[in-house]
Amino acid sequence: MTSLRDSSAPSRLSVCHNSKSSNECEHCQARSLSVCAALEPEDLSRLDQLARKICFSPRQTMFEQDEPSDSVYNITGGSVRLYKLLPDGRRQVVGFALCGDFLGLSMGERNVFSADALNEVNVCQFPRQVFSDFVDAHPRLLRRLHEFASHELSIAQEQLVILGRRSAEEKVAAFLVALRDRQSRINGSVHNVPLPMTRQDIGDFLGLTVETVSRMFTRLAKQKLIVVTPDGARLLDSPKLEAMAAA
Amino acid sequence: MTSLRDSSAPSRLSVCHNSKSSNECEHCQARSLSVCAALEPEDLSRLDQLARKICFSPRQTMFEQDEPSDSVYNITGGSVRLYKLLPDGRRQVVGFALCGDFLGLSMGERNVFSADALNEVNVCQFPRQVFSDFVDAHPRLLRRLHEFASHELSIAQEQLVILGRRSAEEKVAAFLVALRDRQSRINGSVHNVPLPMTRQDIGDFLGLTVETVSRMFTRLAKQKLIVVTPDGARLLDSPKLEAMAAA
DNA sequence: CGTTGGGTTGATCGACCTCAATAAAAGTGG
DNA sequence: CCACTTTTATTGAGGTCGATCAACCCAACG
Repeated sequence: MTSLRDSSAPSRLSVCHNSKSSNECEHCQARSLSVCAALEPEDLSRLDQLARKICFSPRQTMFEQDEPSDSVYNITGGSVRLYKLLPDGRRQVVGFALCGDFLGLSMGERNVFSADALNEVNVCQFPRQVFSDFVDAHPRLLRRLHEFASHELSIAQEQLVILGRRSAEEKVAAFLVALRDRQSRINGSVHNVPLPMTRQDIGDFLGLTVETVSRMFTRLAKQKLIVVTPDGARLLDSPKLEAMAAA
Repeated sequence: MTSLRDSSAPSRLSVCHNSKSSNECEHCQARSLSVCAALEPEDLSRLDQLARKICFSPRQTMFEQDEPSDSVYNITGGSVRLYKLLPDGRRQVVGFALCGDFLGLSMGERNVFSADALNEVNVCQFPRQVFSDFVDAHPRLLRRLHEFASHELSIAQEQLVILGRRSAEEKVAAFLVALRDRQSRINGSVHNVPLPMTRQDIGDFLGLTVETVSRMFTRLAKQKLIVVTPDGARLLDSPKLEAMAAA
């Protein structure tokens, strides 16, 4: 089991290029995808003033399980792994957050999982209480958050099916297809799926070991269903992969 | 794989004892546990007028996956299994709904899973659109629904850990402990955990076969951690079981 | 260079599945 | 009430998929 705790990075926040504090939401590629889409321009501008645009570097921890959750985050770029650690060191990755995703849906007192940046991650950070008050004043935003939570719940239940009832090969196929679908919501249709996470991360997400994940990648490659690239995978035969993943 | 589709029961709804249409919410044992708790007496009374109090008999299907979701439900008594079917007949139980639970959190167009009554189940049924309109007029109820959805999401993520990272024995121990905790929220502290679902249901929930579930029950019994009763299990050594289940 | 972290591949092992038999329980009709 | 079927639960024997253990490769980096 890898340690995952980065011994460096005592300072959690590092501003990358926080050029102007003015409303950049207009140019934000995450806007239409994220919770912000529920807001009219004037409210969006108000929300924008509450946001700290910050940036996490690769392998940096955004927050940790069981810590008080002082902030919520709207991801405007990059990928994040979300995971739970067990007392014995076992780890379960509960999901990967991409551009447009919102962290802090539950708005509970404490984080129920930890989050690490996988690559350079840009976020709008909001103090939890400030955001909560803003939500109370904007029922449409609350509705949108509820839709997001419901959607997350569906995703999690799909993942239950994958973890509970599928073979290693099917798990990996389902993982690739699902990630491609999420990517295509952001970038438009893609065949080349970037995989910013390690095999270990994928294994901890799918309930498999690194070795098995690696074997399944090569097995899918031998069947000409994918090509493994240094930073991801190209899906050659989506129909067959989807059939494997079929829910 | 059992068929699960009950050939009988073409009529979905059977009223059990719909005595008075007046507000019985005051005596409802689910009230403080369920979404209703968000409402003031006058609003509660309004909501009550929108409810159809109906009853499902054991093994009756409440609704099916992919069907248009015309209704949402507040469970006031009994237990329900929620599950997804795969094309090849495999089944994943995504959860069990108990007294106080709400079905229809996502309020999407179609059901994302099927639901069967395990025993006699009492519900308040609401037309989806009517309920949705009521929610729009009562942000506090929306907030409560969001809390429920967030809680469900946490439960699902805990289940991901159980499915992904735990042995058969740990899975069954975790299942029993979790069910006891949920029961005790309803009834107060209990050691005798009723199990209205079959071993098959438990297996389909935990990603195990019936045989393995059965073996784990007898193994836990041999370790004097539980006693298997005809309609459930008595937890003899909660601390040890909780240690097994420890997240 | 040596070191370190991530990835792949092979050999072996074991937890859980599969298949099969039996038992117990619950419904069904006479 | 008793035969009869059907469903559910338990137990055993054997097989398999994925875990474990181990070696090796490769790229990044000091």
